[in-house]
Amino acid sequence: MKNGKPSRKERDYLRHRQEILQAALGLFSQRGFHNVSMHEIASASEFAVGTLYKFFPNKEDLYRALMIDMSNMFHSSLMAALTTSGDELEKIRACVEAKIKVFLDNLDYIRLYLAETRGAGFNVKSGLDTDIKVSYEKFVKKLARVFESGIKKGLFKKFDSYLLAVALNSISNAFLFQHLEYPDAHPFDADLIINIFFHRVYEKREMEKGNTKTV
Amino acid sequence: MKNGKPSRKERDYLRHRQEILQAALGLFSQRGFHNVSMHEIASASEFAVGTLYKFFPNKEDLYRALMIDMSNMFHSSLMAALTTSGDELEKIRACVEAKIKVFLDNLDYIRLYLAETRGAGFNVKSGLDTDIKVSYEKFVKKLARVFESGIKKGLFKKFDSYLLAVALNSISNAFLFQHLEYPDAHPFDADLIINIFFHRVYEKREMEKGNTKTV
DNA sequence: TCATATATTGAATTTTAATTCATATCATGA
DNA sequence: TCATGATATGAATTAAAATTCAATATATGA
Repeated sequence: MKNGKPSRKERDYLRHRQEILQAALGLFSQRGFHNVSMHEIASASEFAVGTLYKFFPNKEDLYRALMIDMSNMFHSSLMAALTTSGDELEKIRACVEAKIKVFLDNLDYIRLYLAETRGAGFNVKSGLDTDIKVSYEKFVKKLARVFESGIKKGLFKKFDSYLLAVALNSISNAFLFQHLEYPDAHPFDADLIINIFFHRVYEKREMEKGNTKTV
Repeated sequence: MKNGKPSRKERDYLRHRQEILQAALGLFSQRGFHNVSMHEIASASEFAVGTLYKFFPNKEDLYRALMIDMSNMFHSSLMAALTTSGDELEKIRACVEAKIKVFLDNLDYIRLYLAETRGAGFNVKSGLDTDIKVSYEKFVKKLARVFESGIKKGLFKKFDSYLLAVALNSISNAFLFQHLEYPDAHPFDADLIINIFFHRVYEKREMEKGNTKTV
């Protein structure tokens, strides 16, 4: 490395590592941690089994590395979106949009990611749940703070801000998962999520519209 | 069996089977299918490994039996709740209440159930996802029909009724899961879920209240 | 070109857990 | 009480994968 640019060797190393992770991702996301063998990962990545062990000390660590990469990618996108300029509703909209985008761009990741964040995360003995859940928690809390400040401004109704964050998250995850399983069945987008979620939670808009009858 | 009452033998058999399933449930729900061995299930249930194989042809089938039991129990509760007399909102409220109750009464089940319905369900090679997801689908569709009829009556806003069902479900699951992980952090109940979800989706109530300022 | 270091290989080993089955125990009723 | 069939047992077997490591190939630079 020599402080500046990485050497060719280093680039190769990193690229190979990445190739292994990509191959593993494809397999894991299709069949899950326990139904994929190191030999399969080896042949999918066009390395020998032994080589995998030069990059990762064992299968769990390989999986963990994969999940942590992904988790970082996801969360930096979402966190960034929450820092968008604009009022609370705009931040939240940006966040939902970012999530949809990053999900659709990384379909393979999603099953695994959802399995680890929404489900029980039984795959890896320890550490992973912790790591990923911690950063997931951070995100939810940041989202909750946005709700909180929206509530203070009288923009949103007074619900527990953390639960609002959980709720919004769960709806968008559910729709995205739905889309993942049955891509053509029920089209959705950020607006739909925002509409279902906010109409009536978003107090200001209520007031602007007054009591227009919509039946 | 002799058509009427089951013999003692049969009762014993069923009881033993149930004991095995209970022991397995405790372990699976804590560590997941792949991190629990038949020997552990054997000693937890106070039988020998060989005996387990008298009751279930193999580990997968044991798990499958467990999950199908649970799934039936859950779904019969929820389906029943949706058949409550009353208008659409009442049916839905009854359903959310039933879900909370059945979840809280079966905490062990939940992790597994959520893992199979919400997550990716990588545990069992085939069959299970199908079975459980099919009955989950049936439930969601029934819930969707309730939304649909509420929409027709002008009781709810015009959103895709299936997605509304998915959304409501995902919120209640998320809150319940939250509760499961951190029991004391954020108390919730059916009312809260209904409120977050319906205020503004539930058009009628809006009209009743008019444009009362709530800020 | 050659010596040395570095990276890759995959057959062999080890580990782990599922499954089997000959043997032992128990319950029933003749 | 004993014979018989039904149940239960757990050591032994088998199967599947993870992991190791001596041997091989490849790259580097003197």
